Amino acid sequence: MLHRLTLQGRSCDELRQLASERRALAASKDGNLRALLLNEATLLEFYGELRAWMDRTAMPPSQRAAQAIAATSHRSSAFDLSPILSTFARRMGLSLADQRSLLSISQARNVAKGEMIIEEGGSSVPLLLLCSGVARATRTLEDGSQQIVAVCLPGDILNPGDFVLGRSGISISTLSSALVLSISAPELHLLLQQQPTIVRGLWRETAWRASVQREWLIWLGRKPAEARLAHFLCEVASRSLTSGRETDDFEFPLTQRELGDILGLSTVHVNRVLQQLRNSKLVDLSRGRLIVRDRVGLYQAAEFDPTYLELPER
Amino acid sequence: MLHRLTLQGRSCDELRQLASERRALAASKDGNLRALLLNEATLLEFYGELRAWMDRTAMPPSQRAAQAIAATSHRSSAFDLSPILSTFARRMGLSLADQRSLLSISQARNVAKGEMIIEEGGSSVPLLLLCSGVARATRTLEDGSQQIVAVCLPGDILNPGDFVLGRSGISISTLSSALVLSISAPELHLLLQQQPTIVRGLWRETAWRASVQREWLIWLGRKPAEARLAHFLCEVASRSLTSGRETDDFEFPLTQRELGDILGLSTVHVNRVLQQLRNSKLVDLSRGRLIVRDRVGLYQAAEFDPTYLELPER
DNA sequence: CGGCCGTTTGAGCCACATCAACCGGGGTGG
DNA sequence: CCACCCCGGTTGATGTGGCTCAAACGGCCG
Repeated sequence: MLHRLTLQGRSCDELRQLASERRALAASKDGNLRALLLNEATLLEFYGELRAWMDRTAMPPSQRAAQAIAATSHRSSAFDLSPILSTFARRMGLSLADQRSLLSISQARNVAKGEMIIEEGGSSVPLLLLCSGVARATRTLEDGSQQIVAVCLPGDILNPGDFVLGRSGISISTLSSALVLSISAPELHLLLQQQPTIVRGLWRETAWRASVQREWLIWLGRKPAEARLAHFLCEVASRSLTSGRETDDFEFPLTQRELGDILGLSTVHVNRVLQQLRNSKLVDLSRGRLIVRDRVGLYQAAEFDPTYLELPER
Repeated sequence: MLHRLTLQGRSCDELRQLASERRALAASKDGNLRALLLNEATLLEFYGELRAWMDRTAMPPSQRAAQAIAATSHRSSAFDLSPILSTFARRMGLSLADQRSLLSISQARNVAKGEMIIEEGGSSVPLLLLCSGVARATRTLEDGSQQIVAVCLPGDILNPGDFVLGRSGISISTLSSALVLSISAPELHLLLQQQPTIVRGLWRETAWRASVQREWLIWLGRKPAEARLAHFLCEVASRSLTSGRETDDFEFPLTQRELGDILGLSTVHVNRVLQQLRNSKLVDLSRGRLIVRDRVGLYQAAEFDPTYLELPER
């Protein structure tokens, strides 16, 4: 009943128009049909965004990303390009031309919640950019316990160091449905030869990630459970803010088990500490939403200083 | 009674000759005089090394490093260039020309044991290469406790990410007397513009460091004290091996307090765990030496897999 | 010789783990 | 439509790894 849309050749406005039609239609339905319609709408919006951005930066629109999206069509997640672009510009310090080149050779791919994106130990892995959704990098130990070593938000590069190391030391999987852009290693290699300035951007992103990891190391080694959790929440809230929204209310699809795997704690203990934070009116965390009630108090409890997340302008 | 030597313009062999004369002389003395003579000898040897290496790679010898060394003259530590060169070639994948350029603009500096090299929060920090000795990167928390987030061995870059981030997020100090080469940020900036291939080498080193940190994260989060300690010792032993020597007997100038600050444990507990490892005949650690008695057993106790330390050839 | 630093040992305690049970909601199959 | 289940969250009881406090020991240096 839903015929496949042709995306190519449509103008940005046309695409937005189509998207809002889908949304309107969705409002009158429910269940799976509604979900499908909404998904199509977000895809259309994504393509519209991409198109608009490429027009803005005066480039003949690349069909690659669009094609890939048309192919994987159903099941996508809410989306816009701004987190990725903001990372390109602010954190990696890339020129518009470099941003454009990266996007133009990237393939888009929808990933379902809980799906594995790359396996530990793989070699010649593509560079992966997270457009929407949340992902984690995990190591599983022999006894079955897990440690999450990174949480990626929209705009983050999932594996910034893998390309130079020539392998991935860790598995990455999604915590929500997500849209991922991927650039194959050979193609990236070529691009970096043509535009060597991009190398420095990737280096910067790798270093940024390392400095985030360093903070994790510090609280894992030296802080008690409550401060650990508070610090992690501060980090997530702070990173979410800089990548867009302005509220103190975030989507936060982590279970308590996953929080435990981040903080090196048991699920039970995470639960108790979470209640302490709730009771002291610092944060509220339930049903996949994180609400910061007292930002200053939370920062204090965590000894959180956000400067490590910021980069000086170049 | 010891006149200052002129170093410039001497050939490599001449320098080595002078060094061995000093050593011979030292044998007949003792106390401070002997120490001074030995120090001069090691400096002469260093300069000879540098000279030899530059001759080998067909470059007009840069006077910079040599001058700096002559200036700081007294108090140096045993030294050779091979660890740094091995890192340049193997871990960073630099061409001979790139290696030469880096060395030629670096300033050498002797650092005493326990001395601070860079303070947390500084900006525009130089790139620092550790030639000899051991160093650590530390964060001190408000309550006075410390967490060591990295241990650097000869050949390591102390702060691979700082240059792109434009600041140092951490303080670095020595654990033994050390020889450090430093390259100021502006000069490095210039060099990277002329020889952009070096950027990728630094990116690689940054990524390598991040993957070491990741392992720390994993044992801090999920492993009990004994496995943590074992894993750390494995890492150090493994890294020491690849950067030169062939024995299972290493210089290891860490106190139990410092081990605790690495592993997130108290001194007392480090002591007890260390005894467990001793009793099970895996390692022996005393008086600044680490002796691996049963490498295989130690690897098993730690679930240690050294692949994360190695890099595939390019 | 005394003082200092690093190591060692013991006693008691607490943060956090483990085990086990129950709750509540959303999805599924009959 | 209900019954069921499964998963995530919550709660309690109990165990323990690692901490803290305190004191003694041994080597090194002035």
